[in-house]
Amino acid sequence: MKAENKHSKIISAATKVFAKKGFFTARISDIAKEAKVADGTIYLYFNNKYDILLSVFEEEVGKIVEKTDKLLSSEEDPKKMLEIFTIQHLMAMKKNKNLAEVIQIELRQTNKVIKDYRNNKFSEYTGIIANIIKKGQETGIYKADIKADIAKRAYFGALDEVSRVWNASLETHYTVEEIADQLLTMFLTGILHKPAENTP
Amino acid sequence: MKAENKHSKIISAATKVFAKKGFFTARISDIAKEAKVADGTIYLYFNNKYDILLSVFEEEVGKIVEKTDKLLSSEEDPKKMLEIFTIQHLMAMKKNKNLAEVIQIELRQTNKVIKDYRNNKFSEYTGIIANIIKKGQETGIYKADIKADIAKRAYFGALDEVSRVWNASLETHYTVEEIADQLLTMFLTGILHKPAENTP
Amino acid sequence: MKAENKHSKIISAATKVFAKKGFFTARISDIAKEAKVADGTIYLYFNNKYDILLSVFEEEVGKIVEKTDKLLSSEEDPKKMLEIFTIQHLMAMKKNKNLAEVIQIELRQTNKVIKDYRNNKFSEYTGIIANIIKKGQETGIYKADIKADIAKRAYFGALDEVSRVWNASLETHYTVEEIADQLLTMFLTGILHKPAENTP
Amino acid sequence: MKAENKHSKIISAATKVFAKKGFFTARISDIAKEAKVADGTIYLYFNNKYDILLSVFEEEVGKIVEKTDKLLSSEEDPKKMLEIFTIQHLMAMKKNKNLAEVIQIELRQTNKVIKDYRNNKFSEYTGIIANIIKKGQETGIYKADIKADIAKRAYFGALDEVSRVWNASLETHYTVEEIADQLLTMFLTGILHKPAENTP
DNA sequence: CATGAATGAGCGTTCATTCAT
DNA sequence: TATGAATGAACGCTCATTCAT
Repeated sequence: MKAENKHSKIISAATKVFAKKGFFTARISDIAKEAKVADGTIYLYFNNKYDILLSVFEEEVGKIVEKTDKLLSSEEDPKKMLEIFTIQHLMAMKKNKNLAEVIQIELRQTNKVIKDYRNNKFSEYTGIIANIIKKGQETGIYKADIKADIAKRAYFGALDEVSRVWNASLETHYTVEEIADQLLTMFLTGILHKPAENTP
Repeated sequence: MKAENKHSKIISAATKVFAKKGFFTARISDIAKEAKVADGTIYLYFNNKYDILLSVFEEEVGKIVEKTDKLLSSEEDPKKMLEIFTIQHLMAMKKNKNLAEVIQIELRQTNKVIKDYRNNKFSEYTGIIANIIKKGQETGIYKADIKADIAKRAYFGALDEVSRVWNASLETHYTVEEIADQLLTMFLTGILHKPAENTP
Repeated sequence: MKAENKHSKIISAATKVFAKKGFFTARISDIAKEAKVADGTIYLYFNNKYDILLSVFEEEVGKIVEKTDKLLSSEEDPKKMLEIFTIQHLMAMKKNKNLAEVIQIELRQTNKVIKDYRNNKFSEYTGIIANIIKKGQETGIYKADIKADIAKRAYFGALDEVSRVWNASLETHYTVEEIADQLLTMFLTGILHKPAENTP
Repeated sequence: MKAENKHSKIISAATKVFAKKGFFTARISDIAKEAKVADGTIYLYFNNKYDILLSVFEEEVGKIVEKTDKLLSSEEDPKKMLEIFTIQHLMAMKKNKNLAEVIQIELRQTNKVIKDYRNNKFSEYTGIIANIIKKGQETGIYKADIKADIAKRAYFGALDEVSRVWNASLETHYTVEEIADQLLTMFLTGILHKPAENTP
């Protein structure tokens, strides 16, 4: 994780600072201090404060997208794929808690500044969920009447909110595997005890 | 929606402004202008900017909690209860899109300031989900191995993220009923086509 | 000291508040609360905040001037007159410590607003000292080469600065009589042990 | 008087502005404009507005204390020492009229904020007078029954009040030497024509 | 006369950004 | 490239003053 060049040093410093203080409360000087560069140096690599946030977001989410894509490339079973996605997401968020925070911030708070999110890494990321679902519907193992675009949001929202606890004051006592198991159980088979009997 | 007294006039103005611009970008003068009062008047009713946000959050979520509790009081079936909760939530968010935004902001961004969220309206609200699940587990219709505290977060996250679309640039073309149906299907019976056969 | 009418109730409240917090730090609402009237009521009796200060100053100093004049009217000996003035001043300041403060404030801080002090109560007051000195010079008991206008300032300054201690954090342990004795000794005979030998 | 670095440029600008308008009426932007720096620059050198006042006070009084100490170090005669102190004080106040004002303000108005004045430059300064008096009492030329702590206040008060005239609207027509002579005459030998005969 | 809710001008302070070195 | 001192626009908040009741 040790950054060799200034750009990535600033990115990881910003990730840390944004996560800790939030985008608006974070000061450029905080990031500079964390990255051990001068305030002015930051402006040699980024246009402005918001550009840093966007870069953090795109680059870090980009890495996750890349890694997730790679992990999924060798898997064909949509059920297994969702499992891989889930575990990979939770582990990434647990490993880089700061990033989990930045995603929260970027997604909710600052999308008021940049409105168009169609062509970004985040869309790519949730798109992976949608693709898994569609694939499952094509192979017939997922219900055909599930709307992939709603389901991708619902599942990402569930994952994201569950991840939020790691950064809250009270630490969760569940392991990644336990949480993944719970989420997959709910999402795949539902919480009903005998689901088959409920939709006669 | 027309507020008769200054306090509620400011609350609804703030809800609107916070939703539109976000907490940090919103200026007190924006809220004052929206509420058609002088800047100083706001400080006759609230201690500071953050107090306004907190009040918006607590009061509005409080109303929803109250309404939800009332709606659920006459229902005993945990499945129906979840349905009521879902529809009520989505309708509330659709009706007051600004509030949906403020919840997002408050929950993700500003909880860095106020850490302790155990005794607030939001906890009450997600607690309702947990209670529904526990009740269902007691009556045997919900799976006993589902952890209510994970499930409440997961389901709230799903609802919340799905609601977010109403305020994003691209409008959703689904009705409340369609979305509720999708979410309930997923959460109750899962997305697997024949879920019972998948856990032999 | 109990004020029967609003005007004097406000005056004494203002004296108290100005003394405690200083003119600029004092709020109109502080004075109103102390006087047990509404904020707006103050403006029925005074034009503005500064007018209150000026009124406090003029009225209270006026009272002292009046009292001092009366006390001095039955005395012809310039030495005794200075003694009377000294004791009277110290007693007034000790009795109404708030007023001592207000004089300090008014004299040093706010004379930047109202420049002309020739026709005010304070001039009258220090004028009394000048008159005592002149009278003493006419009767030959005070040195003829003392400039009355310098001496009046010097003596008032000495009195005033010595009075300041009553309001400072550390309380003085001297009585009015002790201090008066010290000041009169210094001012009348000097601090030199054998003063006569020093001006041969 | 031209300051080479920002810190001292701001100090002298602040001294000027505080003297002219008073601490509370002075705006940071006034000081900045006077010092020909941006408003924000001031906060690179001082914590807040009050810190500027305190710095002005401590630094400038510190200089005077230092200079006075030096001047007195080569003198043994308590009478000459008081003369040196007096002339030095009056000249310093005449030279830097602004400082005289700031001392007035700091001493009377703002000591409501900082209560403890025991360990500051001002105490050091009046302490010099006390020491001169004590020395004179030891050598027997000053009256033994004079209380040094009262006398130091009285004499400082006299000096200070006399200095105030230079900044008032009406200019004094006395020279430093004349005023010093008057004060020393009064304080050393008293105003009584034949003081020895008055205390038989 | 009395009230106190409402007003809005004013200011201390912060901090993203710039630029001379 | 890198620095960090300097900038100045921006804003939350205060409080003297007003005025409808």
